[in-house]
Amino acid sequence: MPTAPVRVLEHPAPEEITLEGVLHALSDPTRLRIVRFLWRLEEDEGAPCSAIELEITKSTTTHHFRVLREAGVISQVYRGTAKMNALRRRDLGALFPGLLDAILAADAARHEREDVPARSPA
Amino acid sequence: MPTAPVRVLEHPAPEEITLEGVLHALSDPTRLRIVRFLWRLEEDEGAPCSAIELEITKSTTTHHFRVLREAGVISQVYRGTAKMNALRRRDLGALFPGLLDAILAADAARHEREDVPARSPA
DNA sequence: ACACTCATACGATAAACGACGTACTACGAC
DNA sequence: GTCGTAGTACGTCGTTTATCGTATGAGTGT
Repeated sequence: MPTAPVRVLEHPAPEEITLEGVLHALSDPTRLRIVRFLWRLEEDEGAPCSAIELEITKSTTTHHFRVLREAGVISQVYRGTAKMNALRRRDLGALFPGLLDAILAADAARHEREDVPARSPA
Repeated sequence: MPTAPVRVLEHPAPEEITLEGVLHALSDPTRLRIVRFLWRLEEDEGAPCSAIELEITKSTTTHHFRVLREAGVISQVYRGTAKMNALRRRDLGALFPGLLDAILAADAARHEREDVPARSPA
């Protein structure tokens, strides 16, 4: 077998992760949705790409997951035929403490405002 | 003078500010630098565009300030011949609590790591 | 071997972006 | 008025981006 295809994905080391890169990765609605989904999972738990329903084609989905991985936001490992995706909580937390929490809390608050049209308090 | 040019800039209302828009606006190094500069000023204090030294031309500077304004990150008001820029702390704080702080804290931490090359701890 | 599923690779395309230069407007000072 | 300064508008150029379609590979089950 000539140079067997490496089934290990390239991930940026923590010191290669940039704030701008992370912000850019999260500035796309589709990617923010992916991250929001992964955020709800348990620590170190992962999900295959197909676990998230997106109104885009598979190739575009692959593209977005790749952007997230190359920005250092998620990790991807092959597990059988699927590829498990997980947030890099530990690395991001060490590099940018509170950043992910603030962004996803802001995102959650936004969705509350939008999803619940006009619920008067009590 | 037919239809005098309006010297008031358009700003998005708070409900028009999107998280993605803010993240995208902050995902550019130049714009992040601008925001970092404005962040150090006092509450509601502003600075003209020319107060920040950037290695780009004036037209590009105008472009970046406009992106920040249209994303709802800064406010711009004419004051004589200059245009004062200020962070929209209140609006952003109400919409996305802690977001700006987390981003700028992350940015500050990053700069500390980079600016101090190899200071061994004690 | 075969089919099926999950995901990738490659190529194309249209849109957005960052940077620039030049020409212009608005304001204040002289 | 004239001049300088601060910033805008517009057009351009090259790069990146988001999307797609089609073809392909890697793994699992029959």
